[in-house]
Amino acid sequence: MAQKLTLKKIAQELKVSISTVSKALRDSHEISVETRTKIQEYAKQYNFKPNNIALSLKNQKTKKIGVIIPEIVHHFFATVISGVERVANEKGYQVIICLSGESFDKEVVNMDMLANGSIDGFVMSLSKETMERQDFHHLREVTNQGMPIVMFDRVADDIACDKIIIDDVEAANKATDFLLRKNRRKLGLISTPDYVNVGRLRTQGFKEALMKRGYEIDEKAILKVEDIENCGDMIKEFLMAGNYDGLLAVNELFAVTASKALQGMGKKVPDDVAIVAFTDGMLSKYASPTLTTIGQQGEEMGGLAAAKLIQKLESDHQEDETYETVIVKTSLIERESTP
Amino acid sequence: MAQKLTLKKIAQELKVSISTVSKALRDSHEISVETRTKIQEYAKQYNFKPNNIALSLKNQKTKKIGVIIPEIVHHFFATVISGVERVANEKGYQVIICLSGESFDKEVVNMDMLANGSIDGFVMSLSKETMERQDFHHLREVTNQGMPIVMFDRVADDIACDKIIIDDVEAANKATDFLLRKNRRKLGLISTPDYVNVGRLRTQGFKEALMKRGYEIDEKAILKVEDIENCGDMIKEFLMAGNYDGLLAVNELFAVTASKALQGMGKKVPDDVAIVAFTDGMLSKYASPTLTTIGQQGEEMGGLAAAKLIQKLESDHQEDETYETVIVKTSLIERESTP
DNA sequence: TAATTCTACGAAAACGTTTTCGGTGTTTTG
DNA sequence: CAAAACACCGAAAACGTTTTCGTAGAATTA
Repeated sequence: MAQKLTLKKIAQELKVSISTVSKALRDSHEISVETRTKIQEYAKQYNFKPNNIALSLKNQKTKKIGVIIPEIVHHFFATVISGVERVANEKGYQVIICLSGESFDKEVVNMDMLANGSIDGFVMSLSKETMERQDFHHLREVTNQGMPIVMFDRVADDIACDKIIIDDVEAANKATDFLLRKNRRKLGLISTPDYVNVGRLRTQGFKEALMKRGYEIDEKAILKVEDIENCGDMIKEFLMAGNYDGLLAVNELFAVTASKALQGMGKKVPDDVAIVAFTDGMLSKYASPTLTTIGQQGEEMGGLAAAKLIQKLESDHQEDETYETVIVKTSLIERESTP
Repeated sequence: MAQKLTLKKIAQELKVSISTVSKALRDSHEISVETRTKIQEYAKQYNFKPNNIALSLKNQKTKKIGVIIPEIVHHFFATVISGVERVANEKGYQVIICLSGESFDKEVVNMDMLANGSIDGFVMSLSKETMERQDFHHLREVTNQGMPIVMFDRVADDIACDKIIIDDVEAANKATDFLLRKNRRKLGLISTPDYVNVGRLRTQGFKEALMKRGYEIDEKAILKVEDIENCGDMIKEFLMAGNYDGLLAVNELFAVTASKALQGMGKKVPDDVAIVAFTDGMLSKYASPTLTTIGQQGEEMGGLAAAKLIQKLESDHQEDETYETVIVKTSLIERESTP
């Protein structure tokens, strides 16, 4: 129960001043070698470590970065965190995580809490509700105070900050093209509502690929799943209605749900229906059949976001009021769900 | 770029003292109604929020809890975090997450960093390496300083702290019994090395169930997978060697890998081989066939751990030097992998 | 009117650091 | 031998709060 050691206690114990202790521990030549070693040995023996809070207050920086994401039980977000954490730790930063749970209010509250001195900057991905409302006042408030934000994946276009995204349009384009090259002609898309920007962009890419090749776009071949919890019935219905031979899904959950539904309907994947999914997670690797996916590079995005933020934090502030949008390359990983 | 507002700036602006501002904002009757409202209105207009770091230093508490886990890209740990975060937020706490990456050194470094004032207490699950070494000096150091720890899942028996676990022995026992009741007689177990306590305990439960019914234990029917990265070959080999009609796996990854291997060998799940897995995650729900599992209640464990820790933090300290081990009930969730 | 109580506010300490500045006493320089 | 340089250390400010205590003047009481 030995209470935490402080400079003051060491000073009292060794009958010197606090400043002497501080200087000695930082190996200042202002202090005689004798006193220095005496103090250093004492500190080592009793395992002195300077108090982080005091340092934060003094230095006006916390060496912590705040991460706000919608959920952590999504593999993609978990990989992002993993990347953020890795880079942050390398550079001596720690990571505070808050979950918005896809709720606007919780996002605002969490940002407010963290912004009051707890962290030096944000890495974040917006909640669905925030995207739907298009209300970004909390982001503005933070940037106005000079606190940097790096957004990833679900970003707000008109907020001045660095962004890390994948080229969703292009990726969906490539994936669709891939299906067409496999001689699939009746393609279906399982997406999210348009206010989720990745859903919108991937839908756009899907359409562009079809148009480029001169195919007509059938809006009925595009399903927008609102409620992810019980998407099963919607997807089944959708698949019954159209006789697709190729499917693109904006996440692996939709894809595997569709795959199982199809197999339940007596169709073969990939022989009857080929499937490509976004998000290369656990499900894609272990579903039956395994899924061809577009890797979202969560780890890489997280790492880039953290690196960008820390660079901003450690540059001599504000003189580089220039913001960058990094587009992470995606790659198509072929597995069993495509021929 | 309006710099962060402080009490001092408000005081200067309104030509009063800092203490007056502080008191006014806390609605002290020491300050005249007139001055009070003037200050409050000013603070509201310019959106004043007290600096967390300063408060932490003053109050000697941070209202933050540190979570150290091996990985975040494991569904179980992600659910635990989710639970911790939920309860913590409800009680006005924030969550700092550090990943040990299954490394002892990283676990120690992270704990040291967090313990120096950054947080009020720990929620953690040990890294594999720590379990293997049985070196817990970093935990002792922390508890000696009076900082509480709540451990979950992978715990160290001889550290004095609260623990949240599931009864692994009993759960494995039940699962094995379940397979036996389904008339499976040649059972195999896919586990981890014994230094991972959950692996050891589940193995024990498996054996006990067999012995209770008078079956012999064939050590060759127990596979201990060391390297999770490429467990595929080991599992396949194991399955070829023994002609099992029932399998228990200590996590869903092993289970789904085994399931796929079996199907590759022309065997039917569950008709030829029934499978039960620990960890009720994504894979179990979406594999083909879906897996019968023992739910590990990650959310619940996380929530309990956070609640316990906060209770300890807010009780009038140290007088209750009594530690509790909570055993969370598990439940068997029947799906397609068992008849 | 004198003594007392209130009202309303400010000064200062405290939390644990780092750092600037100043001040001893000793040694070197001219 | 006086002046300058140096070695060594402590006081104090600063970071942003909260809180205890002190106190001036006004209002109340006796």
